[in-house]
Amino acid sequence: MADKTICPKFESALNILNKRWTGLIIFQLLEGAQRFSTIEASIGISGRVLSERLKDLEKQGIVKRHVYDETPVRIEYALTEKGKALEPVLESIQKWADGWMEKEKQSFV
Amino acid sequence: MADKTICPKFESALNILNKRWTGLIIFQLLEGAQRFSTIEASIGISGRVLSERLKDLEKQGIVKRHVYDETPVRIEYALTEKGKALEPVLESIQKWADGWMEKEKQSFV
DNA sequence: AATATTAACTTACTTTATGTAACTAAGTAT
DNA sequence: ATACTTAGTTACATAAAGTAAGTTAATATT
Repeated sequence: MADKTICPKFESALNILNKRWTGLIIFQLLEGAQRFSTIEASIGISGRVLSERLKDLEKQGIVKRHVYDETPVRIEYALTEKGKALEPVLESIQKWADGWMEKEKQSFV
Repeated sequence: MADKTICPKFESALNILNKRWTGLIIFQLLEGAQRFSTIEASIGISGRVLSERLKDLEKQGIVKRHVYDETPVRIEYALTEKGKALEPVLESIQKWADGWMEKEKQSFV
């Protein structure tokens, strides 16, 4: 219901980062490959949604899933090149946050 | 339930951009002040949520609301300095999208 | 005078997304 | 045979977003 003149690639990109938790997941993985439970604990996401997000990100070619047949099984998630290419985006967010976010805790109600 | 070592400002910033529609609203306003119905139509957001988002963004000091007492009343929403400072963020997303998003329509199911 | 128009919302209700907690599967170790 | 560990999945509850109709205020039209 709109004659959007917005670049569809841009919109798609926003639709990825838009989703809750996606930014933090990628931020974590920028430090290197990590396993499910580590990501889960470090950003406080629920397993249900993390599972969902990782599948989405894999489908988008942003994350790659590696299975190590140890015992118990070890599975690591790592950024692809496409995923690593998001680092400047997160950096620019960090820069903005440093410059403009106050320290007072606001809860965005 | 996590010992997050993540910068709280960064997290707060992500929590803003994380929310559905926020990125597109700011993108629209980067072109200049716009009224409610214009934003609504241009990005395809529902009035209910747009109203909610604009209030949030105003509370965050990212958007300013200007009332022009014409008839019918004209109200314009414009970015503050803090809001305009998000331009590099959106630019970096655009850059990533140009370099890495395929044209095939994927629906992120 | 009564009705209609317009912008900017709001309200009530439905659908979708996320949170919570318990459960499953595979591969050992006890 | 039972227990332990990781990586999930399932069923159910709550929160967020979508939809469509209604509200308010200031005219403009009939």
